[in-house]
Amino acid sequence: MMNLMHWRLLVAVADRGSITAAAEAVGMTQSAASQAMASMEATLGAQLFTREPRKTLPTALGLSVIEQARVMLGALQTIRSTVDEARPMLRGTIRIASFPMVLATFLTPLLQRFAQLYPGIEVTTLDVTDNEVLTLLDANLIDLGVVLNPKPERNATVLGRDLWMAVLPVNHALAQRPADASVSLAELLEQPFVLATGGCTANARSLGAAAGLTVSDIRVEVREWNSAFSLVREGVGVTLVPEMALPAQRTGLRVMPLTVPLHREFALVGSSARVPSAATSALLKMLAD
Amino acid sequence: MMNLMHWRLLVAVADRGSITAAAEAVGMTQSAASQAMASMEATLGAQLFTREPRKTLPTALGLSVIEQARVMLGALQTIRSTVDEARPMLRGTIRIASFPMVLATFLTPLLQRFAQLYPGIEVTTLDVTDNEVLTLLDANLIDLGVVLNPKPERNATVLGRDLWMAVLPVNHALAQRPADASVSLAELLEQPFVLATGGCTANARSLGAAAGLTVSDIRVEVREWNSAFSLVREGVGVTLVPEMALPAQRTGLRVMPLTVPLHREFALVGSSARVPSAATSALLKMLAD
DNA sequence: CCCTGCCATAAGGACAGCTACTGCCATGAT
DNA sequence: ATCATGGCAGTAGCTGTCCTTATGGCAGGG
Repeated sequence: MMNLMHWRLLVAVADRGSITAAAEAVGMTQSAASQAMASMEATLGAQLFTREPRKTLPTALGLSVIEQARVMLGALQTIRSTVDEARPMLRGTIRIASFPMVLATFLTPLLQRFAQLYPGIEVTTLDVTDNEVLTLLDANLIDLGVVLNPKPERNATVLGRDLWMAVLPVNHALAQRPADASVSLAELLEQPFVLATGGCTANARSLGAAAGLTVSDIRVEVREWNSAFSLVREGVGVTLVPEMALPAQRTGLRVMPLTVPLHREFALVGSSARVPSAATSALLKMLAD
Repeated sequence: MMNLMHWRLLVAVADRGSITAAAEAVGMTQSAASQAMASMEATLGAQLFTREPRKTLPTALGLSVIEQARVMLGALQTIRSTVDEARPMLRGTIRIASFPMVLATFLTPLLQRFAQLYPGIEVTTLDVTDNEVLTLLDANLIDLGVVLNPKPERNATVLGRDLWMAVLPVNHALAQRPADASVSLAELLEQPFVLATGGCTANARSLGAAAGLTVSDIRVEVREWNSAFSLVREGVGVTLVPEMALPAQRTGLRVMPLTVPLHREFALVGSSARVPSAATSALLKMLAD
C-alpha cells in the first residue's frame, strides 16, 4: 500500500474501468494487480471499487481517493521533470576572479553556501588585481569577476559596498578632533601618507585624482592593508582604507570618516559577450535571494 | 524509491537536518535511512543533500524535491482522513418505502447506482400505498419514503414528475378526435370508467374530487395498471393513468392528453423528526447531483 | 449450453529493504 | 597530541513484501 506503483495502478483502474486492463497499462500481471488492489483496500479498511461482472467501478470513497492519488502522482511527475531540468546544473565549473579583500570577506561565505546547494559544481577562484578582471572576462578565461563600481551597461549583481575611512596615528594632529568628527579628503592627502593598495587600482591615489587632488607626500607604498596599519601606528603617516579592511585590534590607531563620504561597490559581472553556463546562472540565481 | 516511507524519510531529513535523527523520527535504523537516501539519489540520478560533518542539508534541487514530497505526503494524509471521515458511511442500512410504479421506474436505477457507490450500505425497499408512507415515516419504521406532491414544509428531494393521460379504446367516440387533440377531465370522467389505482390513493377518483367532479360510471376498479389497459382494450371503459405507467405496446388504445394538464410529482422525504443516518445522508447527497 | 472475459486465490520464488555491526571521518575537549 | 563523540557509509544476512504462474469461479452472450 505504500508502494507508489500501486497508486498508479489505482488510477489506471479508475481510468480503464478494469483491473485487467489497468494491470497491462502499468505493466504488471492481472494477478499482481488484483492482489495490490485488495491489499490497498485492506490497509485502508474500506472498499474503493465495486467489482461488477464486466467492469470495476469506483465507489464514492474510491472517487475521493483517486483524486488524491492523482495529486500524488502529479507531484511525483513534477519531481521527475524538476530533476531532469536541473540536470545541467548538477555538474560544471565556475571560474571567478576577484581581488583579495572581497574574496575573503564576501565571496567565501557565499561560495560555501553555493557549494552546499550545488555540490556538483566546482568553483575555482583567482586572486587578481581589480583591473585585470575585465581583461580576463573578455578573454573568456573566467566566468565571473568582481569589479568595483561597475558600469551600468554590464548587468552586474551587487555584492556589497563599503566606505573609505581615514586611519591616523592616535597622536596625529587631525586625530585630536572630537569623537564623531570627520576629515576631508583634501586634508588627509596632504599629510605624510602610507599608500595601501590591497591589490586594487582603486586606492587613495586614484580617489584623489578623481577629486582633482594629489597625494603629495607618499612615504611608503604597500600592498597589504595590515602592513599599512603597522606603519601608521609607528607614525610613518596616515592612510585611507576601505572600512572592511579595518583590523579588529585598533589600539594606536584613530579611524575617522571622510567629510564627504566615498564608497566603493563590489559587484559580480559575467562576460558580456557569452551566454552564462548553467552553473554560472545557478550561482547568479542564488544571489538573487 | 517508490516507497512512500522513503519520501517521509526525505522530508524528515530536511526537517531535522540529520539522517540519524530523521531515521529515529520515522522509526527506522540509521543504516536503513542512509541506504534509503542513497537509493533515492541514485534512482533520481542527482544529489539531494550534502553530507557535512555535523549535518545533512538539502541542495537546491533537494529543496524542490522536498517541496513536492510534502505535496505527496499531504495527499496521502488527505486520503487517510477522507477514509476515516467516510467510515460511518461504509456500512449501514436504509429502508425506503414507495409505491410500486415509482419503485420500478425511478428508484431502481437510482438505487443500483447507489449500491455501486456505497456497496456496504444495504437498501431495503417496501412496497406500500402512497398514504402509508407518511405513517411509516412518523413511526420511524423507514428512513425515506416516496410521496406524491410533497408539502413544502418537509424538505423533500424531487425525483421526477409525470402527466396524467387519458386512455381510451381506439373505437371510442372521443378517440376519433384529431391526432393532437385533448380530452377534458369532465368529459373523461363521465364515460364508462375503468378505475386503476396502481396502489395509490391519488387516482382518477381523487383527481376528480379535487376538481369538483365525480366518476359517475365506474365499471371496474383494479390495482394493476396493466389490468386496466386490457379492460380498456376490450371496451369496458376509459381510464386515466400516469404517463409512465403507459405500456410499450399500445395497439387498440388511444392515449390523449388532458386539456388542462394534471401532473404528479414524486419526492423522497425523510422523517422530519429524526436526524438522518450517515447512510441516509449519503443517499440524499448522491441525489443532489 | 459452452465460451469468453474478468476477477480471486494458492503456491512458490525473487528481490527489495531492514537489522546488526563495523569502519571512517571530522569535530571538539582533555 | 590524543581521545571521545556524533554522524554517515558499507557489508552480510535475513525477513517480508510483492510478483509470477497456474487454477478456479462467476456472469453474460452467442
